[in-house]
Amino acid sequence: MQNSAIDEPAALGLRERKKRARREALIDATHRLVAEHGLDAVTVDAICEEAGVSVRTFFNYFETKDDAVLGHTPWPLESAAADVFAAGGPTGHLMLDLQALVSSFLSDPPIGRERLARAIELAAKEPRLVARHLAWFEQHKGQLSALVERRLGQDGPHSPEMVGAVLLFLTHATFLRWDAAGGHGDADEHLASVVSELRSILSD
Amino acid sequence: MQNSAIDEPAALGLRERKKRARREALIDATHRLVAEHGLDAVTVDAICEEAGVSVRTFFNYFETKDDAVLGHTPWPLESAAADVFAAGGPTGHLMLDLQALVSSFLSDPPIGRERLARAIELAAKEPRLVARHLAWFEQHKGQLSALVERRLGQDGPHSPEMVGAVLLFLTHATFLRWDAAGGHGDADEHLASVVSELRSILSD
DNA sequence: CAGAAAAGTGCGTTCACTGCAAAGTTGCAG
DNA sequence: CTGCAACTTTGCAGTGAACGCACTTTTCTG
Repeated sequence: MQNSAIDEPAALGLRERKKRARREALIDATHRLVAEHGLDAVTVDAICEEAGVSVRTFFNYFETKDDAVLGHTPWPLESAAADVFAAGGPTGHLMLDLQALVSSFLSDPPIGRERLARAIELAAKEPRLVARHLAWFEQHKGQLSALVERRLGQDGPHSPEMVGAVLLFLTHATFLRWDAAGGHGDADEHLASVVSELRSILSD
Repeated sequence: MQNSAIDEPAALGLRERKKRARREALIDATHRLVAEHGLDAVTVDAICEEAGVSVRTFFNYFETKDDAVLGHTPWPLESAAADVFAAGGPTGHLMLDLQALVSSFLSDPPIGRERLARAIELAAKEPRLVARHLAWFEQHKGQLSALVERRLGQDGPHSPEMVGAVLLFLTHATFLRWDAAGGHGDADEHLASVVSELRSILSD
């Protein structure tokens, strides 16, 4: 409502800008209240009052209350990076390209860094949120497997599902490690350390 | 109510036997109805009527409706196998012992094979159930990490969380593969194939 | 068989979430 | 700048999950 102009280049219409501002306002309101009272003590009604929006509208933006904390948004899987991966790039080595893909996911988060950090902080205290986050991941596993299959075909040595699962695992583990490190630094380093630790465990 | 005598050696009291019979009756009733009408079209009321039990009782057995489909029960983590693992056994090689542990989980399912198979079958059609199952896994991740830490200490080369995550991954992946194979055969073979495929992906 | 412990049940309540149709906004063409 | 089409927001009424509580029934123990 107030300073949305500094966020977006205004290349988008008023409608779209308002929509985003509202989504963010709802996420912020949810974060404020949940941080203060805890997830279960906060009703959707309260969130909507805080954000100045009707309850019905809330559910036009998020499927569940938990999603508002996590800022869940449709998965940006139609990215350029995904196409590159499907086409066999960027390096041609499966494992390296998987890492590039994970890296692209992590470097382009669906909500801003600070909001993301706050969401993780809250999730650490509310196990249900972690579960929901995982469930959201899982929902897109099909798409992920399909992406992998676009690259490998279904007759290769690896099953697309397994590769997809690895992709998910790496993304999640790196994500956690990045957060454990205080949310600083590049996701890539953490990813590399996750991969090497995984290798080391498997060959022990 | 009817043939519970053949299931249990009656070493347990009547109370315990009835409890188990009821839990199973509830799971079966849920399976029947959900298979026929779909998860969302089945109310807890309907399940309870089918099973001849009050709604309030239903929620004494399961936290949520979804849990009744999945037959979720407290995690049997206090098993002998867990203790052996924590003590550094059975072989002393981390990866082999992890596999032994996964194997012990899988060979001692919390509900009977047929019920389990039916649960998976339903879960394949109802994404929410997969999500819930994962969430349930996740809930026990802390315990799992603690178990790993009992064995490794917190100053080893591997973080207990990562090893715990691997444990979860293997269990889940093997589980799916076992089911994909029609629920036949030994879990161990599937586990071995999962591990080897994982290694192969990581070193590609 | 009596009293303790545990399990089952009925009732009332809260609250997440949905469908629908009316009212308000924004985009666009003339 | 006007009016229509497309999109959004909102109120309302309803469904159903899940929980707390007090009460009855069942099982266990001595």
